[in-house]
Parts: sequence; structure tokens; C-alpha cells
Amino acid sequence: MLEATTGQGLRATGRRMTRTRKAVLALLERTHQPLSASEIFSQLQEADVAIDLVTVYRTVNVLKEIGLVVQLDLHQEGQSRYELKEGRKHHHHIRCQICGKIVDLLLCPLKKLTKLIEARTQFIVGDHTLEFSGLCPQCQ
Amino acid sequence: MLEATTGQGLRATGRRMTRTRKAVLALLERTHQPLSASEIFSQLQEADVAIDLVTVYRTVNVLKEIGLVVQLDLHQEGQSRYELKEGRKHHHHIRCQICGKIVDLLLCPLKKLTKLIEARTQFIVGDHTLEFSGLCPQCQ
DNA sequence: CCATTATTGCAAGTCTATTGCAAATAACAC
DNA sequence: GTGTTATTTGCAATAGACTTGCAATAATGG
Ligand SMILES: [Mn+2]
Ligand SMILES: [Mn+2]
Ligand SMILES: [Zn+2]
Ligand SMILES: [Zn+2]
Repeated sequence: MLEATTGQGLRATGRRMTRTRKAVLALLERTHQPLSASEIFSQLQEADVAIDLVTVYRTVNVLKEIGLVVQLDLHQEGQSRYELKEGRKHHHHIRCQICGKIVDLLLCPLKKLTKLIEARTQFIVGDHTLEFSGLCPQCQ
Repeated sequence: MLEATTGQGLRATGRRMTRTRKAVLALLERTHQPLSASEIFSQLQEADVAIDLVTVYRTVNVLKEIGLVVQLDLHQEGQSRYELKEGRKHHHHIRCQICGKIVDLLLCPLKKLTKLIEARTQFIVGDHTLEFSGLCPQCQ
């Protein structure tokens, strides 16, 4: 079983592993797309898991705080998406403008660029976002 | 005078150059930071320009449609920002997490990467976003 | 099983942005 | 300038994502 579903990270911060948190984690585990809060809500409803949308928001925030989940803010979607971290490395995404499919780009090309930017701007770079959009093979 | 303020792009699309559109363009021209709709609104109020926030939203959308303005969606700001295009090239930004200052990064390192992504994913890449955040020299 | 404390659901609220519609005004022809 | 007409504006209402207050519920530890 995944570390995620055992609740270790939760208990270590004085939190509890609950029915709804298990359900959200299990859904993210079996889904291979980053999901928005409203998608998590409706997919759990279809799976007959009683949960309020407010609880989904609170749950993804907790999971993000303890590092189990990553929040994505893709371009021109008015909502955040969430995906399991689960030992995976930092990476970026491309999203189809027609069907909305999101594919992982299993690379981050920005280490060198970060150094260059720090030299040029005198900023200390903390974070970055990099997202692509386009047409997936099916929608071309 | 800038092409922007003469209204050519507007008239070419059956639109009109108005007092409020002039005011928004002039503000963007004299400001060297990308501004949000509410910032445009309050800065124009301070300059004694009567304008409604709704009109600001409609104005930036029109200016974006005719290509005079670019819309930016920076990471973890719940609002869009707008900056004059005015002959400037495609570029990216870095934003200070403390004071909010936004600095232009006058480069885009993604041409080669785009080719690689197209080869790997079979997507046709249409667009991308790339934004950095960190600490500016003053806030370190 | 009980007591404690975190979590949940519901309602209400916040914030950014959009839409309907009547009144105002820019553009254009006289 | 005057008048005509289509565009634009302001106001109010609305939409959508997300948050907050609070009483009821449920997970933990003993
Ligand atoms: Mn991913
Ligand atoms: Mn810029
Ligand atoms: Zn990266
Ligand atoms: Zn670029």
C-alpha cells in the first residue's frame, strides 16, 4: 500500500486519516490525470462517496501541506489541478486545447536557465512554472 | 505618439477610440509594471479619470483582441495582469514573492525544447507559459 | 467505551471576472 | 455644427472558484 494511504504524514502533523481523505487519495491514485476540485467532487459522487465540495478543497490543501499532492495552475484554466506526488520528480505538463488531455513532460530544462536569470536579475530564484498547450495527436 | 493611442487598430475592427480606452492605454504606457484590472481601476481613479471596473475589464479584453496588450497569468496571483505589447518581443517574467515587483526576462529559451516536446509527445505545441518567482535584490 | 480534538457539512461570504440593458457618446454624413 | 446610428459605458445582477464560521460528527488515544 502507498505511504499516502497509511496516514503517516497526516498523524505526524496532528492530523487524522479519515474516510474522505482516503477517498480523495485513492481517486488521485487511480487517475492518471491531474484533477480539479470540482472533478474530484463529481468523480467521488459517481463512486457513491458522500463528500462535500468544501471538504474536497480542504482536503487537497492539507495533502499539499504535507507534501503528498502537488497543485498545478495551468494556463487559462480558471481552476487549480492536483496530482499525487508519490515519489515522482518535479516535472511539467502539456495540455490539449481541444480535449483538455494533460500529458506529463518528464523533464525540467530550467536548471541552467535559473543560474543565468539569477546572474542577470540579481533575484534569488525560488520557483518556476512552465506549461505548454497545443493539439494532441487525436485532436489534430 | 504611439500607434496605440491613435486608434488605428481599433477603427480597423469597427471599434472606436474613446476617452476611457485612451486613459487605459496611457496608463499602461507610463507604467513599467504589468497591471491588473483592479490596479488599472484604482490608478485611474487616483488620476481623476472616471471609469468603471467593468469598463476596465472590457477595455483590456478589446486591447488584447486587437493585439495591443498581452495578458499575463502569473503563478499564485488570483488575477490576470496586462502589459503593452508595443513592438516588444515575446518574453517572460520573474516576480518577487515579498514585494511583488515584476521584472522582464528578455529571452525565451524554449524554441529547441518545443521541438523536442513535439517529437516526444506527438502534440503540436501552440503556446507556453514560463514564469519565475523569487526574491528581488531589495527583499533578500 | 469515553473524552478530547480534529474534521465535516451546510450556509454564507469573498474575490475575480462576465453579462443584460438602458443611457451616453464616438463616428460619420450632411 | 446638427442629426443619425452603432458602439461603448455604467450600474446591477450574475457566474465561478475558493474560503470561512459554526455546530454537528467522527477519529484518535487511553
Ligand atoms: Mn504530472
Ligand atoms: Mn513584460
Ligand atoms: Zn521545472
Ligand atoms: Zn517563451
